[in-house]
Amino acid sequence: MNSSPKKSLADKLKSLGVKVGATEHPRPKPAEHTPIESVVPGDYRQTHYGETFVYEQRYPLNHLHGDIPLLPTTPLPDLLSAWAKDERISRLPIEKFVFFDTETSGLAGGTGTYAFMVGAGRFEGDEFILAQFFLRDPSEEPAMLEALAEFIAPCEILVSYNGKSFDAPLLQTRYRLHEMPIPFQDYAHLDLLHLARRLWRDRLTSRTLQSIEEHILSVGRTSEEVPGYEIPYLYFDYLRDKNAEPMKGVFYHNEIDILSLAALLNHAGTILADPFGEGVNHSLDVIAIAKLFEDLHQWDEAAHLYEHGLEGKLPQEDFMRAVKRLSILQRRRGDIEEAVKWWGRAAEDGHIYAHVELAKHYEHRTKDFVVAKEYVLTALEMVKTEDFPFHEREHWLGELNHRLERLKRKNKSSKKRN
DNA sequence: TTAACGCGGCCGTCGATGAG
DNA sequence: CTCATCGACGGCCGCGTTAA
Repeated sequence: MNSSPKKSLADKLKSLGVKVGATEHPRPKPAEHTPIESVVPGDYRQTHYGETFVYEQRYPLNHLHGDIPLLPTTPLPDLLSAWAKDERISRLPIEKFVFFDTETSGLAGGTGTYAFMVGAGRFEGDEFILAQFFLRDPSEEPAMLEALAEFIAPCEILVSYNGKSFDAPLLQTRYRLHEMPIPFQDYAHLDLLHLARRLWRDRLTSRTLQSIEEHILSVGRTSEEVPGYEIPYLYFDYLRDKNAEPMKGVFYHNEIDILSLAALLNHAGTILADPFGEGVNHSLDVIAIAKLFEDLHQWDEAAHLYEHGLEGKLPQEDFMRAVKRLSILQRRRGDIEEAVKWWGRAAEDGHIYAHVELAKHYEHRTKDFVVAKEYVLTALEMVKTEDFPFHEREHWLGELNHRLERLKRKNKSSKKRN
């Protein structure tokens, strides 16, 4: 064999592909001190509490986020402010809205959690200004809070995603802790999470902001994206070794969240302002909007929307739920004929409540006791089948038998009279 | 005339669910 | 010991109708 007797042990190992010696290993990194300004092109802002880091970006008003422009194309409808219970939402111009989102040291509430980054966006002139405030060190918190207060000062309306239960209370706690005035104290607060739930609860399996982006706004996040649950750890790592490099992904995550808030408000405003229009592509969305009108006592509009939605394609379960709501709505509106029509449709489908409603109708309104009894008997048949849910059966049996007894009496006495 | 009944509005409760 | 909000649901109450 050719193996040379002169080769050192290290050489032999090397030729076998084994790495030997300290110099072959990646150097254990000493603190790199990559500062934040070499990661994102931000600058520093002076406050009464010292300086704070802020990264400001400006977008033109026609900037598209996914499919949707940032600037609302239509005025926000009264329906939206009625739902959010604050007139300012449909009255004030878009410049009065501030879209905000925090990145925090964790999800747990209480005083232990703080925001190390706050992103805020607002319209000014022909631009959308996005400002991202960042704590190079937790001691800069008062300075950041003051800079944030200054940024949102021209506004009167907060727009957030779950900010009512998370971001706003958290920031409030931090302002109080530093004995600073709370800058959004008497602002209106439009929390788009709850609107998204109402609009897409049945169409999407998840209503996280990311899911809304993907399925409603057609926004794709790039490889820069970091998952939300990693964010606190990334920040703790930064605090330990002062390498800001991983913060780039956090800035990106926060930026997309803010842009999505603006785009989502625009989209929601558009479909609520014109629910019959082309912007509404899914019958499930029409039904959801109908429900919104119904809850806000706009019954005529709600009825038209239910009918419009029921014309389209719907999963059977959602179709029947909408039929139930529409039939009860029509009864409330006094359109008994329409109500009876939809109860008939639901009764065909074996829904007990529809049989009960029809029995009520024929007993009390048209006095047709024979027909009423028919519906009660049919319903009793269905309830008595063995695959009928046990707890429901008991409830309906009581109700139906009660009706049946009364109808028997009424039948007798009306026969006597004849 | 009255007692019983059915209806519908209202309110409290419960379980889910997003936020990092 | 998060918390705002929603839909579904059940109980309660006041009103109008009707059988006796």
